[in-house]
Order: sequence, then C-alpha cells, then structure tokens
Amino acid sequence: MFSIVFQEHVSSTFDFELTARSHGWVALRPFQWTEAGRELCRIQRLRGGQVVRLKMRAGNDEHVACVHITVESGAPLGASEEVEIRQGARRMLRLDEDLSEFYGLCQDFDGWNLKLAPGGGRLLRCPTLFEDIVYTLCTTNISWSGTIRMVDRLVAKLGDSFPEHATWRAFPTPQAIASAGPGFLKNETGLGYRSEYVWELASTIVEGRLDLQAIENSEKPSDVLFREIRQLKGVGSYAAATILMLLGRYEYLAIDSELRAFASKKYFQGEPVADAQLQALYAPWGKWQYLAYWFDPPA
DNA sequence: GTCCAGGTCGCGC
DNA sequence: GCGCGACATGGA
Repeated sequence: MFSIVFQEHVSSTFDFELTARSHGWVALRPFQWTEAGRELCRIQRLRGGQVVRLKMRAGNDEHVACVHITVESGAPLGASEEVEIRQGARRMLRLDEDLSEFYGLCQDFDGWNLKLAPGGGRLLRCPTLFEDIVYTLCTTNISWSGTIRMVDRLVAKLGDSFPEHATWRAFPTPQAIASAGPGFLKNETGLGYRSEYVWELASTIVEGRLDLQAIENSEKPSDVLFREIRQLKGVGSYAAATILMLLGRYEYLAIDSELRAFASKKYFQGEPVADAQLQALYAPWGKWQYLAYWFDPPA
C-alpha cells in the first residue's frame, strides 16, 4: 500500500473542521468524519479508474491556513492523478472561494446576528458536481435518515472498491449508474421514484447530452443557470437553489420544510409562512441569502 | 392503518 | 400562472 501527503494552502480565513462539518454532506457516504483524528475521509475513484482513500485534516502551519491530505493507494500516483486529487480537495473544501464580502456583512448588518465563527461559511461539497446533484436529489421528499440510507446503498451497490477492502467504496460514476438502469436502482438502492431521475441524470451525462463541466465553469448569471438546472428531471426550485449553493452561488433560498419550520418559529410566532414572505425575509442579503439563512441562529 | 419526510411532476383550470 | 393528487420508501 502506498501513502503520500499533499498540502493545500488557503489564502483567506479558513477553518477546516467548521468546513468539513458545515452541513449534512459529511454524513453521506463515502464521506466519513473520524472524531478521534479530526479527519475528513473519503474513498475516491480517480478518472483513470484507480480507487484511493483520502484523509484530510487541518494543517499546523502557524502562519498560513492549510490542509493536509493523506492519500492511500494500491499503486503509486501519477502526476495527473495528484492534480486530480488536489483539485478535488480544493472543490470539496471550497479553498478558492472568497467570502470576505459575506464576512463583512455578518459584522455590521443591522438587525441581524449571524452565528458565523471565523473561518466558517464554506459548505462542504463533493469532488464533483455530479455527486453533489445526486446527493441533492436524495434529499428531496425524504427524511434525513432516508437520505443517508439511500446514498449508503447507492455507494455499496455501485461504487468501485478500494484495493483489498471490498466495503470501502467510492461514489458510483455516471457510467455505473447509467448502465445499472432505473430498475436496479429502484430494487437495490431504495431510491424509490427518484431512481428515474438519478438514472436519467447519469445517462444524459454518459451520452454527452449534459455537460456538467460547462455548468461548473459557467459565467452565466445565476437566474439563467437556475432555469437551466431546473430543467433536470427531479430538480425543482428547492433542488435548483441547493445546487446553485453547491456552485458557490447563494442568491436563491432553498425553501423546504426545514426552512419553513425554522423561519416560522423564529420570525412568525409559529404561524404558517408563504414562500414570498420567506423570500422577503432574507432578500436584504442579496447574493448571500442562502448563507444568511444557513447561519441564522435559532430564536 | 395513517401520516409525513430538508419536493417534484403532470394535470386541469 | 396556481392548486391538486400521485409518487417510493421507511419510521413514528
């Protein structure tokens, strides 16, 4: 077994643990948080097919925030594989995202008292947008325990294994999900009616009819992107707003039962709240609305 | 059995 | 554009 350590630096304020545990993604396979080592682990399949294990932890450099990435693999890594791992880690931890404007607003926005510790505000992502979208589809119309279970089975049934550890599996590729077919997803992963959506997403990618890389790198305004993402089967306004968040765009609120309950309790004395009222509530935050909600402390 | 979960689709109006 | 029932699955 081979092991190597990379180091990634962050230019601005960054707190590794706050980032790793910023929202539910850390509980979804193949992510794993190890409390003892304060490590974020993930089994990852590289484009070339090799399956590696990443263990990420805070760096101990006093002057520059950094992340240590230990990579375990069955074979030595090539240069392109190192680049892929580094880029994946930067995406997961949003090391290239500039939140300084949001930090500034948190300091001095009248009437608001967001609970954002220094170096927080970066919501964990998967190494690829595809995985983020599948996760998101698995959060729709289901309890959180159901989301965990569905993703767990998806990985267990269709993910590639780490060498000599059959149960350490990476997230399935679009190819694996596309060729498995909707019937397999429905019968083996418990995705239920979402099976069609996940299968269609994977298939359109495999067939080249959907270019997620183009969406990832798009310079288009967020409202245009929102409408494009919204075209994906199974992606409504909640999911589209969530996916925009995962693209680093925070101007759409992901309105779901959780947000409704939270805002109703904190701002409307427990009364039912219309979506328009929720929009109006966080509208002052402009392009930072999603984060404003996420770090808005309970009453 | 019934209801609902970090919703969305397709229909009819 | 808006309101409505159906949708798979598992837990309360």
